[in-house]
Amino acid sequence: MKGKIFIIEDEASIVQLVQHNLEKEGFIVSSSLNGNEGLKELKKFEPNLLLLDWMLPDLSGIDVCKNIRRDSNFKSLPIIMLTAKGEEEDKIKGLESGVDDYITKPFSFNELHARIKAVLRRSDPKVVANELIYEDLKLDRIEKRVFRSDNEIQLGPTEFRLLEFFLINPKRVYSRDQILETVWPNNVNVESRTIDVHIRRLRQSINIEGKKELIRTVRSSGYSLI
Amino acid sequence: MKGKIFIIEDEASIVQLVQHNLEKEGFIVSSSLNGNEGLKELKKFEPNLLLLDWMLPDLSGIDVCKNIRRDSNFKSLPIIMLTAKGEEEDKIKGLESGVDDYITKPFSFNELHARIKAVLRRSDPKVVANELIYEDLKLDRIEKRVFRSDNEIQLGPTEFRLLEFFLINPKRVYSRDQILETVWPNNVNVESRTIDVHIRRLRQSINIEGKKELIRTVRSSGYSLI
DNA sequence: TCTTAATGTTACAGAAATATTACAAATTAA
DNA sequence: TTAATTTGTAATATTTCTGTAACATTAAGA
Repeated sequence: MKGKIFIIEDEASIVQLVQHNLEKEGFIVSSSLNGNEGLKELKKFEPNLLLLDWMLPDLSGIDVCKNIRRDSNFKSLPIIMLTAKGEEEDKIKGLESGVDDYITKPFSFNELHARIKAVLRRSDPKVVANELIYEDLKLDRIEKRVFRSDNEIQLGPTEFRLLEFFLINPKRVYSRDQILETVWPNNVNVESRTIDVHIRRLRQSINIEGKKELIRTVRSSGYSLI
Repeated sequence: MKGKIFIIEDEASIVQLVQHNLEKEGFIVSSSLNGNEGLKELKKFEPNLLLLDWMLPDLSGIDVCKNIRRDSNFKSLPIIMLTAKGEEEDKIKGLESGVDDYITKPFSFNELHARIKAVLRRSDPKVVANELIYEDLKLDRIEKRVFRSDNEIQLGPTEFRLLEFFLINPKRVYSRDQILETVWPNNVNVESRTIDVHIRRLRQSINIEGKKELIRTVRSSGYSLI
């Protein structure tokens, strides 16, 4: 799935054309013909990108935009604004109010598609920034959450640190001593076998629904993340 | 004007490169090669964002960071930390001491630029927005009112500031120390356990009519708004 | 195959962290 | 000033986590 796109645009012909073409490209698309309703539906739909007409019957594009940026669930939702020729003034206002890109009507679908790809690509890195990812395993250091294939996994503090440690250098094998030194607070004395128990707990937590084992035992050496 | 950016970094070549590119992008940039002086100049300059090297000749990045977060004029200044490869340990500390994002040297300017935009956009609402919204929770900073699903909720001053703080960066986990530093007036000494009690009061107030819990306890780390 | 060392598994008691409650002091409103 | 509200803390209850020991299983060489 390439992503979900929401369209707010009052010209039905444009909506139809764009929606059809985007769906053909593999996007999931939903749309609304006016601002107020659009805002509500959009928040239910949770798109990855919004195509927003600047001249709507009820709300102005700016109002829609501001509303979205105020809502913390959507404040980083990429927005491409659709503007009629000659609305240069508005373009500037648009960019100032947090729009990511704009395109002037009439536009070709190819042009729009290119912009969408660019904006989606640009907006990607911010998602990655604080996340450690390995295969279908994701650990968010800021939110302190762990996911396996998008299912959230509950970990105790030690298991969290342990997994964080493995994720920094996947595939690398660490001895029990190395693990102890890094994962446990300094000056703490714990039995080396204690690590085995925590490894077991971590394994149990992240090996959900029969997914493949992610922690490898290297006999006489230690453990590694696959 | 896109914004003002201050750089504290001791490698002159990096400063020069980044400063030049940022200025070309339309930012106003100023910089310093060491921590102590940097702190002074920064406070005069009043930037919208700080790029902070983690290994400085005089002060550590953590010290600079703490100093900034203690100063009520700058405690919400977004900070992106520049770290050398392999300083993973420090990254963790950095994120815990209130840094917004980090980037590992060497980095491309495009990468940095993307991070800057993301952080600036994320941090934008906290300066401007009168209303902070998260799911069915709404806090009006001007009218000092809080609503859950359109029902007004009465909060004491401390609970109000606490909720406001959480709403600025929902989902992010904050330690008790970070909460204390930001939510309580400077130089006030309160027991760290006191926060638990205020969390309890806040929870009790906003969890109306059996709606779902909105404050998450992250054992050994702190609390977050879901 | 047998032996042995290494690792896996389990259960549990204490420890640590957090939740809850009550109350007195401090602050604010009336 | 009195009454009402808000705050911080300490004491207690509850929950969750940790480390260890005891026993089970596995792998690899003799």
